[in-house]
Amino acid sequence: MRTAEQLRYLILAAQREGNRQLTVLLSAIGLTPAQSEALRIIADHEPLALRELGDMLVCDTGTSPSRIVDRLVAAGLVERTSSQHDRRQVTLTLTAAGQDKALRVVEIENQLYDLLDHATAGTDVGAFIAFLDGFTRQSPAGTALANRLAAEKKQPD
Amino acid sequence: MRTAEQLRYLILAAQREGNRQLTVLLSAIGLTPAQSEALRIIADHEPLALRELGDMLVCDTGTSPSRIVDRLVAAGLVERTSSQHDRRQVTLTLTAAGQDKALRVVEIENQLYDLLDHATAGTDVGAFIAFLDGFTRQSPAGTALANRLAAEKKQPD
DNA sequence: GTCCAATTCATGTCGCGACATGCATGTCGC
DNA sequence: GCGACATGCATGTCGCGACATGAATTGGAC
Repeated sequence: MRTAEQLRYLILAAQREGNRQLTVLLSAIGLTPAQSEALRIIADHEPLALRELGDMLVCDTGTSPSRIVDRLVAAGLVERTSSQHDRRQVTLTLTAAGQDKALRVVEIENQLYDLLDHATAGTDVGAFIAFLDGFTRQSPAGTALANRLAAEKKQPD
Repeated sequence: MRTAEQLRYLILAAQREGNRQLTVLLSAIGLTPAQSEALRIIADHEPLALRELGDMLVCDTGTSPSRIVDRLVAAGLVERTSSQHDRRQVTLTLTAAGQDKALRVVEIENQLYDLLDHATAGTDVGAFIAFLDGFTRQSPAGTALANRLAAEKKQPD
């Protein structure tokens, strides 16, 4: 098997495994990984238009994350209100329950990152990040992550 | 943003981007990445039981890949025949069209791996592979990949 | 002002990917 | 033999994730 092929499948396997672990952790609060990502972004930047959310979502890089938001609204965590100065836009804000849930998501994410830190002990993570960053630059998902990092620097909300 | 969080999203973004590129390449022959993976495994090991295929699939680590095979059968690439010595099992073989398609998949995969080799030039890929291998060991997807590598060594078919 | 293109969002469709369930078949204890 | 259990597979359900389409709205060219 070519090294590149092995790398491809290992990245796929790692993504699946990380997602699986996060799914287990998040099931305690009734959210999925995709939903938790959207919830965290809204929490960090509300009020937010649907398009702005889409620009920062690494998962779901499609047209707009309408349906993920649908489920957050159905769960009573997010409110959709049409924007005043541009009625095409939808403004997203968290309900009280949504803000509470977002705090729990942060705790769970930190659990996962503690596990990941443990798994990466003794590895040159910086080199890995640099490579992945180069590979995903210009791609939709990579751009979304770059947008999040840029927003984090500018407005620590 | 924690380093672990950035790593998590970069792995997600890299998987998405690689899948996107492969999807584009494979669309020329009317297959999806998941279908091409299954087709390649069947080509390398036919005749094969559905469970054996499932044990080597990095994608779709669920109970059994019935539905992916459904589509390959519908496309006229694979034949399902019930096994003789164990009528619970289904034996998978390629049709002539399937064998032809598998050759085209190999060509397309090699295109992708050439691109990947170019992207990894000057990088210590071995270190990444070692880390990812450790992280995915024991996970369903990681086990599937290990099974493929083991089968490759034993029977170069 | 009026048309035209662009923007924003919702929705339909398809193929996964994970889980649970149910059926048919095989195997083992006795 | 037979009954309990395990195995192999198909199928239903849910939530994505990518794509295409269409409606509402906006802003600019003229």
